[in-house]
Amino acid sequence: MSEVEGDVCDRATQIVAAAYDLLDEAGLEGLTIRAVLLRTGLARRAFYDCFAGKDDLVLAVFAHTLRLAATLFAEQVDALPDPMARLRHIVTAIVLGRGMADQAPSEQGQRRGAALSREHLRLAEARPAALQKAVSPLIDLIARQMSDGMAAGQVRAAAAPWMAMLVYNLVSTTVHTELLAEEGARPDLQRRTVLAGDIWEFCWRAIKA
Amino acid sequence: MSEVEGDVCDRATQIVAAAYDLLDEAGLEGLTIRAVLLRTGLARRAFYDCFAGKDDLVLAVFAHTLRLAATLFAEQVDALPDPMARLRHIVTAIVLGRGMADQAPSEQGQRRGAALSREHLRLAEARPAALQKAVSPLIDLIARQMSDGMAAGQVRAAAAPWMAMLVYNLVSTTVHTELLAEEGARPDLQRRTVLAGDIWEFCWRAIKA
DNA sequence: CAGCATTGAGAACAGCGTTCTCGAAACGAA
DNA sequence: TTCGTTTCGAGAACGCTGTTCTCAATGCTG
Repeated sequence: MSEVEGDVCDRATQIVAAAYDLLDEAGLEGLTIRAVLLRTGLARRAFYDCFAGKDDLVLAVFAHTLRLAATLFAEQVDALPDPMARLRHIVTAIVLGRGMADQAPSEQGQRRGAALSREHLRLAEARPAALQKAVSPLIDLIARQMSDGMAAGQVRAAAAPWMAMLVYNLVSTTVHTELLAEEGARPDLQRRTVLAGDIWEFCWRAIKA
Repeated sequence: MSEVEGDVCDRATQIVAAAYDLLDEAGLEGLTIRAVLLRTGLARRAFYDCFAGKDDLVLAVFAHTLRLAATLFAEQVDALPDPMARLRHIVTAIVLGRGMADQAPSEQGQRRGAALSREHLRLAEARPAALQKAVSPLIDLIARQMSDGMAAGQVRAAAAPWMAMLVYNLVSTTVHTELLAEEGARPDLQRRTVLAGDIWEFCWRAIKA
């Protein structure tokens, strides 16, 4: 253990970071074990010492991304007055690609988000428990606002986690279907803004008291 | 051309049928070119004469399934009195797995539906136009009910195709996420029924006038 | 019948995720 | 120090995928 940097085994972190970048640069097709190893300089074996397989890696990226987004959103909505405004902010932010580590709604973040959305259903089938755990930070945040909204009489009484999942699924899949369907490469902020507005109106009507 | 059955080139149909069955039996993982060829007895080359690649095949299955479902739903809703009841019927039927060629909400149909949902985002990225065309029968049917509903004052004024897509995306992804997350193998009709009810309530509130 | 386009059977290729082998390096004990 | 053991990096290998290519058999046309 004479490495100049690195603790016990932050190779997992290192690998996740590489996967993160690869996803940004080339989407799901660009995320291969070999590419990750090439980028990190690690050996094949090191990877399988840290992760049980590719699914584990994708799950880790999933968890990392959503934990980050949830943390960011949680801070941002603190300033907002009521639960409904907070929900609105979260939904809008997801559509606009906020919540990514790097400031703007980058094309990269969009690619990663799309890739993760694409993996969502597969992982739901292959590793339901792990996926649920990975997504929970954001879902829980949304559910919490739902509950608060119910207490405040803004949101209709219903199962908060259930509605949170509905909203998250709707937003996640719709935004990526819509944005990727347009061959226009770069963000197009205006289009995204009306998209965010429309999606939010749909959700708002669905959940309001 | 001395085949006992078969017209000019219904091999495409034959291949799609085989793919259809494979999807039912083993999900996306079971759908491989080799398996299709084995099942149909066709040669490798015959496949690539009919389809440009695997994407084309999946797209064809997509189109076939949704065209069938749309036709079925269109007949079923004819008897219903108002647009909102028709929309309700369609949404509920999708969740319950009606609209499959074979009567009941079979586990097979669920597998195929899940597989197609999983491919949705990938095809949206890789072949947006073709996917749009494949999904259009069902989306259009929903959109038509939306328009009728607007004319009748039951549905809020908005872009009907847009809301139809939102509803379809929500229903499609949610039902499969939910159903596949539960490791319980067979249908569980009761659970599906409350699922259908909840999803419909969400959609109904989102679109009602 | 001769020539030619079509097509079936399957080998071959490139890529993937995953596993295995093997030799070098690192470490602890005598 | 020296030996034995353990760890681990480098990469070959395996089985699978989608796709392309080769080649000979087949059937149609002149």
